[in-house]
Amino acid sequence: MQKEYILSKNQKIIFDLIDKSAEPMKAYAILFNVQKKGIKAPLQVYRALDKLVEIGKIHKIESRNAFIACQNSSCQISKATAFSICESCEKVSEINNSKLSKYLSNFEDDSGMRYSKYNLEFFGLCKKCKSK
Amino acid sequence: MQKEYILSKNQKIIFDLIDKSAEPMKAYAILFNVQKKGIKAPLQVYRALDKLVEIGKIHKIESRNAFIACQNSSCQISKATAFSICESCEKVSEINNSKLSKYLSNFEDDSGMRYSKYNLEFFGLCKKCKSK
DNA sequence: AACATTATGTAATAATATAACATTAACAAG
DNA sequence: CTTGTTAATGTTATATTATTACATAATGTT
Ligand SMILES: [Zn+2]
Ligand SMILES: [Zn+2]
Ligand SMILES: [Zn+2]
Ligand SMILES: [Zn+2]
Repeated sequence: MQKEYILSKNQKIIFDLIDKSAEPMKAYAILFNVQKKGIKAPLQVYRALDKLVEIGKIHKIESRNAFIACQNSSCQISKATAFSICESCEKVSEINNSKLSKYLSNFEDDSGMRYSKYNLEFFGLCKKCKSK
Repeated sequence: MQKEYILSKNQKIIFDLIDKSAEPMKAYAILFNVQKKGIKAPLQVYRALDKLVEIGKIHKIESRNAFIACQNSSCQISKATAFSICESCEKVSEINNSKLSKYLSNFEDDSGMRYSKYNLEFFGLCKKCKSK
């Protein structure tokens, strides 16, 4: 389970916006949306985003430079993330598959490196887009 | 095996630079390095990078906005990539593990989406940094 | 030669992210 | 309740990453 964490004012404003959004949101789209609430500068957005990522409430989709709310209440605080991304409509979903996460969390290669964290992004066409 | 592909002048200059580099290179570091060879503008770099990524000679490390040469001659042309990244010294290696790539290439979740491509980035401490 | 495709050159600008510094809020210890 | 500490905020400026738009040249095909 995710640890409860009391969000600050800016963090809450920005989390609520991302959480309500159907798609991943970009930092400057967020900024534009929250300007009426008094958040005026990029840095205010990025600071809240950093914190929200750190505590696992949101994740960054690296290939898109965009952020989505964690859709997975049992997510290991941003340490192990997997997403499916439709290359046509850009729909993104967080993958919650215990076999996959177990497999990746236990993965070891021959480098002797032990991994404390991973991020996986799958690309393809979603059902809707495939049938077009 | 990777299909042979004749690189253009700019593509070759930029590929050679990345290929010789021990670490992933960022676009503007590349630009700085190739200015003496007549490549003056960011766009010239980005165009070459795009093509090199497309044909699988290099890969983008999304979490770092940086590029490395493919270290894996049997790599499925950028469709299936996995990397290990040391969070201390930033050393990056391409993982070449057939079990892993088979597992991920065949992965299906319950969304009905079939994936044509993936990118996986593992994070941790490399041997050297762990022993410090 | 005519056409299509790919690559290049150049300037301007857009989009993403951080540095530096000053101030304020929240919280715990004494 | 006040002192010290940490986390969060506000603000300006700037750094970094990436693309648009348009013109030209090289390459490959029929
Ligand atoms: Zn999650
Ligand atoms: Zn789709
Ligand atoms: Zn490769
Ligand atoms: Zn290291």
